[in-house]
Amino acid sequence: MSDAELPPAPRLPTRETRPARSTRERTLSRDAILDVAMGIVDAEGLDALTMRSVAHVLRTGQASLYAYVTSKEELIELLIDRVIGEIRFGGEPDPDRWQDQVKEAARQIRAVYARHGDLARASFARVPLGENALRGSEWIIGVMRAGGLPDDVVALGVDLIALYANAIAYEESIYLAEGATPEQIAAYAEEMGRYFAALPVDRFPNIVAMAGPLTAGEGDSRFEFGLEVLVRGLAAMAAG
Amino acid sequence: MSDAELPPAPRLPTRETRPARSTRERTLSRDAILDVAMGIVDAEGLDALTMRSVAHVLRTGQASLYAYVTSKEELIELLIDRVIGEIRFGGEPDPDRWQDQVKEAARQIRAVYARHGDLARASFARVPLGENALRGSEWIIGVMRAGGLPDDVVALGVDLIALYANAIAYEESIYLAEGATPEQIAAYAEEMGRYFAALPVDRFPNIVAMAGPLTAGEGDSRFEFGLEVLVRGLAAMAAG
DNA sequence: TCTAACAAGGGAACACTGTTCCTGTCAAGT
DNA sequence: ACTTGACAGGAACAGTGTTCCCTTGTTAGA
Repeated sequence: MSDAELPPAPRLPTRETRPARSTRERTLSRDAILDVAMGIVDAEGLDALTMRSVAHVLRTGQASLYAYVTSKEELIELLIDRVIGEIRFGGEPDPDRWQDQVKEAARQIRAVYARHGDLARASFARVPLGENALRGSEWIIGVMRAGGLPDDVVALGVDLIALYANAIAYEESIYLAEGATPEQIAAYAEEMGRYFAALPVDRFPNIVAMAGPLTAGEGDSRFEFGLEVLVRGLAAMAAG
Repeated sequence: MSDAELPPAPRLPTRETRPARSTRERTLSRDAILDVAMGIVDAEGLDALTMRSVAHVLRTGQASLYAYVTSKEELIELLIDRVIGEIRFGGEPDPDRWQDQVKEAARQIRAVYARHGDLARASFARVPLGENALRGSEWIIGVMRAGGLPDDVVALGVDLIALYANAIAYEESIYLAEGATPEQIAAYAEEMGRYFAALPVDRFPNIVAMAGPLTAGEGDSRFEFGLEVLVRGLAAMAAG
């Protein structure tokens, strides 16, 4: 679409709807829809989230959902902010521990997405501007500033950390959410290792030599490594 | 899908198909399909890439495409490897310049995706194991090893750099590929700045204070900042 | 009390997707 | 000259998000 405009203004949604028809018992609401949608994503993944599947669980037709949610796009955005809202950011910013606190925030982002299927892959495409996302940014920025990082480093740094946590969550969600057990993932890594080792040595000498290390680290250590790199890099940037 | 297995073995595809029917002029082939598909992605974006749209340009039916490509999934993978193949990696690894060389590789990845609509968003979900991707990995690993980084740092580092370049390319492709002009993006950033500045100061003191820096940097400087952070962080990891 | 207005609910249809079935067709091999 | 077999592609299938528009329960007004 070439006439697509960038989103006009970030709204904090407040639309309220009263139940009208129902002889009680049947109360459709935005929250009910979100609950069901979240359940579907958790249990079956993002691909299973269709307007039909949501409507079916609520024993209604798809059309009814559009009274509470303007599009599937909006529904997903609401889900994302809800998930971000689950994050519990630590206490007061501590100038001596900004590195640990930043890491902890990133860990929380990763963890919270890990609990919700492959929702992370949807979050990646959207700039999270919901209430909860703002709260999170506010906290991380506070931590970095308290740590004495210059404002321009903080501005780009918070963006970078968020990008990293999201990207990792996205990548990991691809395998995890669609039925791949940890065993399968380990087996896949092993197979990759053998594949690398078996490549033609003359063309891929380094990959062959590194077949081991390349397929060694599992998820956690990989994530922590990147975190450490980022934090050390940010510290170096602050130093000049 | 819970019975979905991880991809079995990474194949370097070599299926060859000879033209049979044609009275010349009408020669369907895998390459012709890829050319057309690439053209569609470049011009109209990934969403416009449909088996129907490809078939239409080739003046044929969708079904015919499946003789050369087993699925749309495979078609996209082939496109991605083709794009990665456009990257020209620099010359010999230079021990004194590994940081610059790694940066340059990342820049190339970003640049090449920027030339091809929002294809980056598809690449993100897949582990690129095509011939060309391997060549790229081989080169970057060589550079890092020549630079004296320990093997475990190299292994995770190359992964991290690739993740970063891909993630940035993905993010940027979202806006760029769907008709948003640089002016619109700048306008959007400005609007964001005003939005941040107008937030309630008591709840978001840091965001309000940082409204300027947060929405300041445009694409290039943002990308370069992250690159610098990563490279410095990797250097620090190597130091211990 | 009866009625009119309203708004939520939802069935059905629309336009689209990726994929497969199955028949027609043409070029080469015998 | 005739069979063979791979390519081509129309049509159909099972999905998707979204919209149209009629039904129906509730409420306000006469």
